[in-house]
Amino acid sequence: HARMPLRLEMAQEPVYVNAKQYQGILRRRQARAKAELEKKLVKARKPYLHESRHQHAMRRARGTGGRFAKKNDTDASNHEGKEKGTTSGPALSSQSAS
Amino acid sequence: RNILEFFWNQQLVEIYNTPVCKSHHQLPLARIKRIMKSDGKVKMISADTPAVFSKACELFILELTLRAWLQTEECKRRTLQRCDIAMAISHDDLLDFLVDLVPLDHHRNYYKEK
Amino acid sequence: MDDDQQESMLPIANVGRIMKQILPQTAKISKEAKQTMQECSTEFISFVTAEASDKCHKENRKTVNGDDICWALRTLGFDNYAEAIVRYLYKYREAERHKANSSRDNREESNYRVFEKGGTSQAEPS
DNA sequence: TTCTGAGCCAATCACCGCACTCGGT
DNA sequence: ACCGAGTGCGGTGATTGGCTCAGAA
Repeated sequence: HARMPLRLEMAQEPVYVNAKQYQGILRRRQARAKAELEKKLVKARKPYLHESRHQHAMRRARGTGGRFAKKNDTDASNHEGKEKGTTSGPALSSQSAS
Repeated sequence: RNILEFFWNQQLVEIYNTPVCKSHHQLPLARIKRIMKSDGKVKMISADTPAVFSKACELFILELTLRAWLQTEECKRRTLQRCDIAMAISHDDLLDFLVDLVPLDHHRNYYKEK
Repeated sequence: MDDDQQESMLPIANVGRIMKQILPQTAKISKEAKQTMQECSTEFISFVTAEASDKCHKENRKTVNGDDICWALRTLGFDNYAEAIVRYLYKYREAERHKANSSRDNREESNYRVFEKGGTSQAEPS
């Protein structure tokens, strides 16, 4: 029931928070401020996390609809194009119905 | 509300009925430990703590997602969005500790990554 | 210096999978919502850990244990979590005692063990 | 109505779990 | 004695993008 006025970072109007968490929120605030200062951390999200995994995804074989396809070995030598659906996915209707 | 009461009863029963060894950890314990260690004041961590946090975190994600989904339904949408989570946070003082991380942003969102 | 924020958070795929578990299976989740939940769950760990760590420091203890986490959860108002976790802790410790006992027995007996298919199924009703 | 953006697929490799040693209590 | 940090070594699931149409707008 008890609430505490908390000075919000960019507002002059305080927001009232759970009194049980008030001290913890303050503790975490200064902990994050310290971490951000000494680690020079910016809050930007990279488009991808690892260069190697990005390259891997880019060079992978894809079926119809841009999906990743099974590593069907590069059919260079073997004869007979006898497959159920070639490199395409098995079914055409994939996205679920309503 | 009562849907949340049902949720917690469900989780209690599930913990009670889950066979002791058959705990599939949904979250990597090493990562949880790293997050805890990122606080400089934390020195040593007992072996059971990451496992306990794995379960607690799982429950936290489930509950917050469920609360956010109630907002999604209220807006008659089928896709859970960031604003649903922000609304859920503002509606329960248990989630006040997230006020800095997820501002309600009732205003136009000018902060977007690309 | 190149410490990235994302690598010190829970993996987003795991967070997204957990989120899907309570939603109707037709539901969709935006990328922003997954990222936000990733940040929130990571903050949850840090928030509770800080409270538990503070208590340990006041009591001159170096090691944060499961009971400290339960205490911190209660202190911060997460009573539902504390109740669930205390049960989980009990089961966890009981399981670990059994594991320690069986491994000790194995070593002492130094006899042949029968390899059984499947997992260890020594479950006992509560 | 217009048109943005989430689900879908699975192969690599960063990282998780586990066994071990060492040092502290 | 016991218990956790640190290290190294396999094994493995999280990471990842192009296309399509739910569904946000």
